[in-house]
Amino acid sequence: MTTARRDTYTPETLLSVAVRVFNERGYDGTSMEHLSKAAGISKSSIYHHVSGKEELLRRAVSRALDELFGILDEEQARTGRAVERLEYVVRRMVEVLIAELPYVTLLLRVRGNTVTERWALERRREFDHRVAELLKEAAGDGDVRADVEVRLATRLVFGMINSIVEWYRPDGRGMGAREVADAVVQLAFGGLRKAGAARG
Amino acid sequence: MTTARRDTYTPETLLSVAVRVFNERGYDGTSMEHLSKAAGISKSSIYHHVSGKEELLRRAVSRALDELFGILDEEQARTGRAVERLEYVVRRMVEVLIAELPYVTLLLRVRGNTVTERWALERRREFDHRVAELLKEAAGDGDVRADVEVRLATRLVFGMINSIVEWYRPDGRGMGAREVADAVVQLAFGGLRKAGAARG
DNA sequence: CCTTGTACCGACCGATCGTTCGGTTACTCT
DNA sequence: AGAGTAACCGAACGATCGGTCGGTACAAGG
Repeated sequence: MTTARRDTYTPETLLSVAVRVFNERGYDGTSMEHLSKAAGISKSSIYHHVSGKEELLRRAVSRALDELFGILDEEQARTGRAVERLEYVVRRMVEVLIAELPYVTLLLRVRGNTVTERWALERRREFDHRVAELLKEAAGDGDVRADVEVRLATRLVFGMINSIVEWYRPDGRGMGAREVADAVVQLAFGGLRKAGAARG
Repeated sequence: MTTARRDTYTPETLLSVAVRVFNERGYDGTSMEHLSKAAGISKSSIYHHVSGKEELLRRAVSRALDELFGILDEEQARTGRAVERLEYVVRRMVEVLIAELPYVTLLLRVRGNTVTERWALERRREFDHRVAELLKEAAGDGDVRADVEVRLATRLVFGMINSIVEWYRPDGRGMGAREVADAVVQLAFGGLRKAGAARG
């Protein structure tokens, strides 16, 4: 609920303020009054730039979804051995999560109360499904363990990746996207236990 | 927003209805009117059983937190090699998450808008810290990989575990807590990649 | 029969919700 | 100079918010 000032607003610059507040207070917990205070303009002025609260949400989750689906179109996500493509997608997901942190954060928190939220949930499921197919293919190649169900493994790896939005903060001297992506790939593919000490 | 009926309500039975609705619509997105419809009694009658909306939240997150902290007091979480205690705690966390699914779900979605929510966040951080110490100890024993920071690894494993509330549904013929716990332990400690195919 | 207490209710409270409306200011284009 | 427009504002809209109030129905206990 800090107060910001800009020369003049565009829908995009207003969106960046709104998304920050949405993430701090939750979408439902944020009133247009909160947004106007944070943006430094009056409540009614917000309607000069966007049609309403829900448009802000729609723009935000669209941006996040576009970036995520974009990963699947990249060269290294489309060619090569499935397990390598999967590793690439996991790494890129982490990078996109961090590059578009507030937008992806908002996307991952939608509950489904409005049409916009339900649409976002559906597109998320579609993305998850695409990645699950990649893992399934890698399992078919014999490159990933067969003793954990593909669907379950996908969900758990997604859980690991998506949790980044709950703690990552880009404050200067912290770690970068690359380091986090390395850690996620090493943990997701290699596990916690020291290499060579297999059991269970 | 289905309509339920009970003989008469106690704070506890009312809580179970409220928590269900909170999880469906989000805490902020749930009005007392929503709760009254779901409980099948009038809005004012709710105040006969509890002091208000926030008490329902407080009761719910307290229950979840008590169960989680209870894990750390159990015999197998206190004695033995650190890596074994850690594995036990991870397994029990999954079991508690599933046994108390709606309550833990609500706990994990708290944002910090009210005093109750901030208190819940603080206790969560304390629990996370206790588990992080366990992982640190296991790293000191040389039982877990040293190439991923302890703090980061803790967060990622928590992310994997906590994500269960986003997809697990206890519908009859699905998998049980035991199976999910097995999968989490295998993935968290052993990773996706087939044993013996180490790299990176 | 009468009191007491539990479980509940409809009507209502002031506050706040997302949104609309009728302006005003200031800059650009001709 | 005058017209047009982008950016903004305060005041107010009906709806809904969490919560309060004075009451009723009813069962139990004496």
